[in-house]
Amino acid sequence: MLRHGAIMRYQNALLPTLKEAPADATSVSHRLLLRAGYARRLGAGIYSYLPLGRRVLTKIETIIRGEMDRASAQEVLLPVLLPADLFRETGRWDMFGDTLLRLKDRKGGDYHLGPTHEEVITDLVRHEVKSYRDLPLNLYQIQSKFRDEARPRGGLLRCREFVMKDAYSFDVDEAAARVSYETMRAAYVRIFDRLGLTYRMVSADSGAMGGSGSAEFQVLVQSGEDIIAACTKCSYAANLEVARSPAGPAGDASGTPPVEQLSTPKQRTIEQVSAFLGAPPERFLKSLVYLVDGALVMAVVRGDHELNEIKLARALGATDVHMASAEDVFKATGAPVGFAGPVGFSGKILVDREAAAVVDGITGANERDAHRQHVVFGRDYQGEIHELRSVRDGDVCPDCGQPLALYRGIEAGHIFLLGTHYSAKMGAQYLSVEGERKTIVMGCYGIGVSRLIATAVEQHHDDNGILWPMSIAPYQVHIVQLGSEPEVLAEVARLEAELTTQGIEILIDDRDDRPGVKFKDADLIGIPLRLTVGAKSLARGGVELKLRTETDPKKAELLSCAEVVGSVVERVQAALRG
RNA sequence: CGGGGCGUAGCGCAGCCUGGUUAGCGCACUUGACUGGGGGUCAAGGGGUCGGCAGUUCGAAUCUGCCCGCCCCGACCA
Repeated sequence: MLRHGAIMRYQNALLPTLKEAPADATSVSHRLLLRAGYARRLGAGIYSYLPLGRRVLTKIETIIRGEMDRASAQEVLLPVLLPADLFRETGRWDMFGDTLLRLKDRKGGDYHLGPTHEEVITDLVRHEVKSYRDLPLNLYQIQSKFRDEARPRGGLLRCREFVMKDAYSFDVDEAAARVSYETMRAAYVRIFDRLGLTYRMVSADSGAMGGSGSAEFQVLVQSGEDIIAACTKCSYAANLEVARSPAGPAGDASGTPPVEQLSTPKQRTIEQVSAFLGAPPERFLKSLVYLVDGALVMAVVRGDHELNEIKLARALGATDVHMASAEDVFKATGAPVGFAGPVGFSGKILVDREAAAVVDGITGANERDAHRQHVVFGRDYQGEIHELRSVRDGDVCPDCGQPLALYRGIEAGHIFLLGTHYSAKMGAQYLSVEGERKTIVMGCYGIGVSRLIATAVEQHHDDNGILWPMSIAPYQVHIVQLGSEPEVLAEVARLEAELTTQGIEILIDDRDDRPGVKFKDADLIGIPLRLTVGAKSLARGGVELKLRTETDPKKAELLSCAEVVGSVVERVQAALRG
């Protein structure tokens, strides 16, 4: 049984379009969502969803609910207003810092608005789950989250209040938890496929969430904040944070002459010294001084490579890693920035695998205006070898050896195997078959629902407006009614009745406005199919159908009144099947 | 949080430097006429605590101080 399709007549709608976007809106999605009347800003990172925006949000939520339910997850709704006790229990009351939106109640008690709900759900489960018979369990909710971001940006891309789907799995052991994780991974693939977005599932840094595994769902857009490396051949894809660089070939340094000092006045950068000496950047040992948890450390990568600070932090088991100041560099090396080198450096040295393989290196002499050549790892300097550099475009895939390509993306989903990080701290246990108390093993799974709206627009737009994928378009068909002749009104009424009976969702522009205005608004709003009904089209024998993806207005297709409903229904259904 | 910028009608802006009629322009809005297939034309209108407070001055959108808000770059981001 088909559900009756939703319908909105423009004359009754709150659908305020703008010719010009507010000057402070800079990202494409922000400008278009404001211009096309989907959202309005109330404060920094705080937005109202207008009717069209609410519909897109609902569409995305419906897809997510369908796939969550199919994966046997159950929907709950946890509170947003949270007493401080739970976050204190896991230490996150302090760890979250200023990002946590805190408030006090009338008695002076500490509260906060929920930024994520691991503690709350774990609290629920530790009270209600007693036995292995109660497991596995997967609970999810779709709800507003609050994070007092230092810098909200990009309109709906990064908000202080935003809609998130968060799911949490509870299992008897690691193996069972991995099954739950895989089930959710598959559900996420189905969700992102159905959303009509181009994305990659990438392995990522599990960061402070703890746990043993994590994958991000990155929607590929030029304006994305994240960089991911994806294989052009196989399925390998990873956030640049963790993308593995290839191991270089081992070199033979037996014929390398002894170290020799060179005068390089005022030549600081690799580029300058490389040009000055006529030596390629690959021969250089780029030596960077870092302050790691208060200690000075030197990191050495090849001159044509970039150091990856996350890899450096991981190699040292450190959390706080940043470049040393110019004064600290001088203190550590005895030379100004630009002349640091590992030879003779007294502090700890970490060397990238490929830098260690350089058989005839050039590096700073730890002396003003001087470099050294014929430097060899192991002979002239020592250090721990690690993988320290970032992957470059064109590097070979660590899995299959084919070239990697770099993309920009927006993180729209993230799944984690949490292990017992929260359940152990909070005492979420169950009684096993053997009657032993055991700690529940968890996973958590997020999707930025409101962020997805902006992400979809970032990926699907042209100069005239939005191009929604059918699955999340606020309506499927935009009927432009031109004129108010009786035969026009009659045809629009017929289309309205027959299309909605077939479950099609339609927006009817019944305003008494000029055609140009209506066409411009239709393009801006971005509904995938447009039907134009006017005296002219009827005189030519029917109704015009134009796809939003077709920018040439002349490419509209004339359909007879008899065939138009069938054709539209077929196209909508085909698009939804993907 | 560091750096930069902005705040004048719903939106986009001018005016400020060099203080002085009733604060102006375009779009949008209201009314009327003409018009009618890619943001029309003409006419007549309505809409402003010039972000706030304090100060200087005979007089402040304009000068000074403090505060608030917003945007961008960076740091941060479960």
